[in-house]
Amino acid sequence: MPSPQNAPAVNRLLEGLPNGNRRRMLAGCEPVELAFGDVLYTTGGLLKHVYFPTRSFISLVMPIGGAASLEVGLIGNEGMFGVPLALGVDVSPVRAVVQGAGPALRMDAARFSRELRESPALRRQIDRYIFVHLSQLSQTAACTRFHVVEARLARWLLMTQDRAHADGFHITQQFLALMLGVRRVGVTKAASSLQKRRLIHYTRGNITVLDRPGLRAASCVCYRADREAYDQILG
Amino acid sequence: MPSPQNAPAVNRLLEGLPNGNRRRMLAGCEPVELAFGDVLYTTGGLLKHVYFPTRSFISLVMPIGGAASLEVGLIGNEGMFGVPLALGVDVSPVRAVVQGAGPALRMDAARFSRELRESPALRRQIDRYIFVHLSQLSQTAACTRFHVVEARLARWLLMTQDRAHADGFHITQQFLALMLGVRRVGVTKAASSLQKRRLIHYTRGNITVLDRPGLRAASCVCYRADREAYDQILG
DNA sequence: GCGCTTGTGTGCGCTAGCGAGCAGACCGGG
DNA sequence: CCCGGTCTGCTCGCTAGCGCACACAAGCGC
Repeated sequence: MPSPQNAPAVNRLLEGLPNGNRRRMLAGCEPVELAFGDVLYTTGGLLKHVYFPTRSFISLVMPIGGAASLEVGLIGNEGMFGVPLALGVDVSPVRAVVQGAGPALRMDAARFSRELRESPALRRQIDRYIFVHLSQLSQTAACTRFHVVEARLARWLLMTQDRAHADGFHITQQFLALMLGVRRVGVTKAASSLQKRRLIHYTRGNITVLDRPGLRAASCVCYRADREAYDQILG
Repeated sequence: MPSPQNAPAVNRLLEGLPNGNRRRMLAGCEPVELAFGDVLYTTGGLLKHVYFPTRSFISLVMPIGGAASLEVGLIGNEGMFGVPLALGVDVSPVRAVVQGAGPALRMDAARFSRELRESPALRRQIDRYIFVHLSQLSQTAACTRFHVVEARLARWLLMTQDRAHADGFHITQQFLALMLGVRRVGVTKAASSLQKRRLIHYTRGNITVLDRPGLRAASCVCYRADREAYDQILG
């Protein structure tokens, strides 16, 4: 669903709460502006806040053996960053990097825990989100193993477009390579193939999706699976 | 930790509970005997029970595109099967297959939900386990992407040995191939290399670990990372 | 306008793992 | 004792992706 540029700046996880709970949560959150490349968490540190992106989006990256890394989650206004806090743990195995600049709502860890204890509706909502996250993580693990770079790239672009609420966004191929866990040249090859087929257009980090249905056809089933998991549980 | 063959048949998740809660849980569970190959859950069905293995162990397998599949979790007496139920969802994206025969404790879904609501200590314990599961899943995703078959096989053998509470266990190479998401020949090559180096011995599905430290050296860092994640959070 | 940084496109030799197919070894049942 | 199923080992040709290195082009600061 390529939301229009002027989609309302809300977080769907919070919107799904009953009125009272939602108001309480919104009141407890502080609006912040996230800049591209901001690192919200690095492994080894402590989680101090949860973030509910509204128009920004955040990438969860698993570092492994020095240079290599792999994206294991992408969080837009359909989700939240800080799942471990909901599980009573204040660390995380993954880095959190702002992938798309924009506003988000943030709540400090202690308050979030309190709200969670006091609001069964919130707890329920977050639990379901954790389930979806778990499903998508399993899907990503298998996808990364079995699908070719081009299909995975197409999937990534679709996921990002959903979260960017726009047809275009900024991301260099070098960065994409880190997300997909491949070499930059691999991305170049896949991207130029998609461009030749008029599915996308890009120059120096500015990517535009031209043909969304075509891109879906070029992507692996995993994109669809992710969407379905979300819609089924939180839709 | 290669537990001795005569390790007590308990589930560590339940053992970690305060006395009252533990007794309540044990009373609510029914002892069952799991047979090798039993399928406790197939995608599309409903989760009717949670299982706490005591001497058995269960493999979580993500099916993808027909024939291919990939193991995304291995559950022994350190964990439980049925995490989605703890998150208020009664389906799962993965198949659950009994990998090691033996006893387990099982509780029906409704009762488990009730216990979870009524016992904060249980909730806390399960939440932490979910976090560990999440961490290990992220680790597995990256491991599967970056590490060679031989190292991944070594890791798998170590993880299985931990859960089998014995040096030897039964698993054919064909089955291993499905777990690791590679061809059978790939497993044959890796396994015979490990055997040549006197780290393991196997014939017709009976695998014995001969040199555990050597196997650790041959495995990727992921084995260690998993252990540490568990010990830190639930140890 | 010049030079530097950043992003993209190549090419080359190499390896891990793929698909398919075959052969022998082992084992249990009739 | 043989037959058939199961498990393991190996081959062949092939491809996706790797590491490395180099070329060029577009934008930016000065």
